[in-house]
Amino acid sequence: MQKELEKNYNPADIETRLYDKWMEKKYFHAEVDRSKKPFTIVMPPPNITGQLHMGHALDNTMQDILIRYKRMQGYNALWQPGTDHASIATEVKVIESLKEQGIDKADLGREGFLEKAWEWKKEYGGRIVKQLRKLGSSADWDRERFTMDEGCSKAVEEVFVKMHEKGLIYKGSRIVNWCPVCKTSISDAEVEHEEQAGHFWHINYPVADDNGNAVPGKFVEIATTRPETLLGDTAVAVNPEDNRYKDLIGKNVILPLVNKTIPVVADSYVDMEFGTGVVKITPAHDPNDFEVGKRHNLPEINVMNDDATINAMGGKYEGMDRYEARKAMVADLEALGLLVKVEDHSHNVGTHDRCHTTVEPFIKQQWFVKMDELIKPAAEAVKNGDIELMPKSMEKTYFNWTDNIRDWCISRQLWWGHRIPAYYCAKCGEMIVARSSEAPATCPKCGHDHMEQDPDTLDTWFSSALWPFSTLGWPEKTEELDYFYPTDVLVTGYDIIFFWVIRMAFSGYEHMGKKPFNKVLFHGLVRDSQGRKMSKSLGNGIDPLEVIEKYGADALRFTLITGNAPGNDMRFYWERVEASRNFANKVWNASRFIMMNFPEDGIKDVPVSDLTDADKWILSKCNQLIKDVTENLDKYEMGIAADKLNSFIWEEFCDWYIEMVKPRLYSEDNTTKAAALWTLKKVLITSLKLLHPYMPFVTEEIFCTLQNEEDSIMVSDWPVYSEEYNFAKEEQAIETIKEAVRNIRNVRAEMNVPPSKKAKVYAVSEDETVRNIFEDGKVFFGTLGYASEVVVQKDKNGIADDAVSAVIPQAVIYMPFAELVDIEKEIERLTKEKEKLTKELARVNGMLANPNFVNKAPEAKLNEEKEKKAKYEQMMAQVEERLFQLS
RNA sequence: GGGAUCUUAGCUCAGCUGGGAGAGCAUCUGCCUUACAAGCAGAGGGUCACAGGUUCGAGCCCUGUAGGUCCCACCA
Repeated sequence: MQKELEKNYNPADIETRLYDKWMEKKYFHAEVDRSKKPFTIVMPPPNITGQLHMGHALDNTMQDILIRYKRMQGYNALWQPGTDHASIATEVKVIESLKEQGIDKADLGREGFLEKAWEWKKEYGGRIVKQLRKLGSSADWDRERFTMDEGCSKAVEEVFVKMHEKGLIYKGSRIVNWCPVCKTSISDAEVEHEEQAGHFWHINYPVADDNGNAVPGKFVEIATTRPETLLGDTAVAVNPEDNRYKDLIGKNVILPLVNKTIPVVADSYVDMEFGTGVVKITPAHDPNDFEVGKRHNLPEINVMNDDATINAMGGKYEGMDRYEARKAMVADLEALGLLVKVEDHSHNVGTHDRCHTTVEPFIKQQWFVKMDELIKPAAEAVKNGDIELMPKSMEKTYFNWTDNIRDWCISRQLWWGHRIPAYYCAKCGEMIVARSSEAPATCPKCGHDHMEQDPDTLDTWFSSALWPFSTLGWPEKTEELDYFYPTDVLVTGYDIIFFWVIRMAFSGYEHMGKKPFNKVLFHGLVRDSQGRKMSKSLGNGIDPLEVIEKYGADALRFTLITGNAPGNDMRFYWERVEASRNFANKVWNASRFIMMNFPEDGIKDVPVSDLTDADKWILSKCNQLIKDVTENLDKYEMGIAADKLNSFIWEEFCDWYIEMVKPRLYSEDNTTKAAALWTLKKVLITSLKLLHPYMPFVTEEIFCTLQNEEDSIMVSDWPVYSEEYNFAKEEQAIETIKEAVRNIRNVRAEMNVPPSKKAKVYAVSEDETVRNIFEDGKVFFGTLGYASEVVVQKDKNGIADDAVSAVIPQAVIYMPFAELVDIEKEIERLTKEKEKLTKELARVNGMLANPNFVNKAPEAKLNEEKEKKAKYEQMMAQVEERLFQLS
């Protein structure tokens, strides 16, 4: 007895039940199996601080579609999941939550703080993973990893030590980007440039004589956007070619407010055209000045504390915030008469991408990764196609990064993260870099027994860069690594090309000697309906969980994957989710209808000879669909395949085939009935399988009900194209019928024949197949708008001359309702048709008359055009004849 | 300042290597026809931003203009 489905698809309870079943049956789990080909995707690890947002939903939907597809194709599909410790984000969250409890981070101390952080991770770290499951993600949760778990930490340590040995990691004093609020250094990539309105302060520096006294009335005018850094000036610079200032080179000027002399140096860095042509040089607080300072051996005077207040070097300004100091100093300069003028000036200011604090360049001892050699194989890989970026346009962004890369500052002044494996002797300061298992107890140089580990931790991306192999067990030599690495495709947003993709690429080559992935598939951002980024501050974010609750995960997935080209941003509309939900419901109801008609003793196989043209038509269409969808998925064109599935299932299968087949289901003729049922079931199951990667839940529920067993569609075989079901002739015949039917409907509508009234339709066709299809009763009233009666004849015998007609390629349809016809309207319609045909014929004739086209075009194309020409000419003759009759 | 990218129906967007302008939503008309009104059958609606060029033929290729978006960048 066939089980039944409810009237409307209601995803809520079904989804949880099915997901539990899949988990229980371990369908997501992959083990090394040398008899099967692997297909591997590593999931970009979401932050443990994160909440599921549309970006995750899109990213995971794409990966799940690919994994489910490959799994059904028989690959050993591994989707490796995990989470990221997100050093700075988590540290901020933990500090916040401690604050609420009245606890200060500093009071806890490092150990105490880390304890609290792990507690926080335990409580909230799994939240995002649970949310990902709601999407239907078929990741191998048994293999879930965490960037700070034992294995990943070991990988980090191994990489650090090895790269240090090779000289690829070094410690040095450099200008770094310092965030005064987070009190840590950040990498170049974490700096966002914002256009801000500021000022240009023009300040006179008095020129000094040889004794260091001001020469009355002689000044050099400098212009600056950050007057407070004046305290750290150790020179002013001019261009050596600049005639205005040539005589000053080598002389001194007096630094106002500080009242000390500083030299005038010549450096080609100075742009003569910009500002006054004189630049104040503050090596400790500006990356360019730092370089100039190095060239001229200038002292580096740091004038700020870690929170960007002025330090003891700042004299009377000590303790002031950088902006207060700026105000005070400008006022003092004005009082001294040294402030020449203030101009409005808009300039780009570096801010921290996390807290949007203006970054202060600082000289600091930090750890760096030397990039110039490391980046080469990663850049080369994309150039020579070893790694393929999709869409291809992303290559430009990629090269933009690889070509301009600078050393990567990897140390962070934070506690939550991988601590740098460097140890210092408290006595002599000797530094040892070593794995924690080999951490030195005594100083190898002086023998002192007090060794202290570097307090800094590593940039969170340092561990993410190792993700494709650290999750598979590296640095151990595991079976998994050997079998699943390199991974097949990485799916991620274009916004982290630099943060993550490039760093994984060079890490893979450096540590594994192999690329980490064959392909990278980029997607864009999900924006709100007005095209704005979804953000907490705007409050315009849409919670994917809310969407799932209202419309189901399948509807959300389908929405996210359709209606946009790869790599482009997309806008989120509730209307689109509704449309997707409607599609799921359509599938549900079509299935319901088919099942309602199943006989108690089940569906029997039928010989091909029993199949009608309509059956062969839909089987042939379905066969083609298998080919198309498979090809599209192989090319990662998931949206295109989804559109094809939608239009096949909805339009071809539901609106045409099921309607055509209905009378046969109620007929007494068991042969035609059995053939119809068999075809319905076959096409339905194929469609469900093809749709399953997109809509896992609804397809599984129907599949299980249909099969009436414990099976799962997710481990069933992917459909395969077969020549056996290629019925070109029948396909063409039914397409003709469809066009005929559409014309009949149109003519009926034009004549205002109400649906309840029967219209007798005559069709004339010289094509025997067409006549047979109608006369054998293979097309029924349901297809025609109900209540039409069709008579197809070979010629016009018995058809009134003034009947309405509609032209289709292989038949002329007449409707004998002459008294209702507006002849003028009909002539107008035919004239329009004639114009269209004339245009078409002109185009085709033009092409065929062109020797360039005839000689160069592929043969298939040429034949196609020739066929079109013949078809158009025939149609033209019919239209002209009809026009002649009417006039 | 450098670079990328976009401009196609009322809205959101497809349109592959040049060869008949498409989808979804919205609008309008007629239908509760026993799978589905979360539905069915139809209809209207586009100088493909603008100006040149290449070509037998351009939404697509080239040049320029205008506008939008994004990324990069040390011009004090």
